[in-house]
Amino acid sequence: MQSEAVASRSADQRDSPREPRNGTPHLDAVSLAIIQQLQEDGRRPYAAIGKAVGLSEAAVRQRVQKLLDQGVMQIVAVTDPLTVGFRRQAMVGVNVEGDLDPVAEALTGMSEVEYVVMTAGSFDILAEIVCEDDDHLLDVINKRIRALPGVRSTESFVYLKLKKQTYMWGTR
Amino acid sequence: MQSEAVASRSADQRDSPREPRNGTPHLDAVSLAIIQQLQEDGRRPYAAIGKAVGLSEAAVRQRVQKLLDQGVMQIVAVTDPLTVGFRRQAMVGVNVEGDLDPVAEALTGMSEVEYVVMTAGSFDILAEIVCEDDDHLLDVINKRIRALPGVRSTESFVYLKLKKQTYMWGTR
DNA sequence: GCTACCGCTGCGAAATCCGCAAACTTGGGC
DNA sequence: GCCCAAGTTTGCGGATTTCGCAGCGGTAGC
Repeated sequence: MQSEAVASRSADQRDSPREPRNGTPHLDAVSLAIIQQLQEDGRRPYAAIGKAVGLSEAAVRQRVQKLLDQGVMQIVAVTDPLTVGFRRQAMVGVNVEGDLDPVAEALTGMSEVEYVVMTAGSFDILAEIVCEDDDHLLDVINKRIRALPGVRSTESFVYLKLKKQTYMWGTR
Repeated sequence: MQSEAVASRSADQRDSPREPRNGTPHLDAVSLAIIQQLQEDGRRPYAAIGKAVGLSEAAVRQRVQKLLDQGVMQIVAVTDPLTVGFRRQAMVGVNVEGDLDPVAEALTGMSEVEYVVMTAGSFDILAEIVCEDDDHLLDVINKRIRALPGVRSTESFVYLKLKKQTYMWGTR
């Protein structure tokens, strides 16, 4: 669970007819509004959310539970890693020879890798790395990522200062 | 609040002697363990957290409240934007002429910009953009970001597939 | 019309959250 | 060594929230 993308949590509902395998599980305006409420405060009581979106407490509770089960959203604590003792972060752009998937999977399996996305542009994959110090960062990039079969080249961007980090899409 | 980095929320405690302006507000092992619990489930009851970390319910509650007030952590719902109707995302690398700060501030102020970080490497700033469609994305990059004074050049990486997104640092 | 399914509501019981006062710990100052 | 002050933790009672469940209404299929 912890090494999986947010959009694919529960395996049991995977091939249910309601989820068309590639598309959106159809979120109506009310569910969006619920998500928006929880993006402002993940611990807001169901009754308060219900009042805001025009639904009863029990209905909100059921919809939230379904959103969590479907993996559409997670309710979690987020921190600035620099504050929590991880002193080196970097974005790594990766160029791959051949199929991207094995490389992306390998990156996904590394605990220091926080974020993996396949992209169009001069990098094939972008990966965000969170490390404790320079040695650790060097080890991950130089010894583990660049050693992966299929990796043609990498380019690193060491983080100097995090300026913004929000989870507010839908709020505009 | 929504356009501010996670590490600088409450203004009232800003220049308290305990926070040395640039450093970590000293998180001990117990607070780390609490954060870790809430990274697994942001709605976990205080009593359960207390049992896990060896503290009373009330003590956990106070520490969580302090962590939130200090801006060390946030408890929020996170989603895969693609699931919630934002169909185009991109990472934009920016090169700046002169001072980075004004550009970073301008980016921070844009609601479509989700994430801003200053970096060392061939980009000065990395910014993640969340948009509804291609037109919207083009507008943000071409008309708004590239028009900022000081921006020398940009390079875009359109997201094709999000493979991993976790908030589990500390869990290893 | 009937049935099965799905989501919403209302409600009572159980669990959780919250505020507060007392006890405990820590770190000086003298 | 003693004592004070500040910061934490604990325990507890009351308010609030969560939880499970039965009932109701709408909809699709037959």
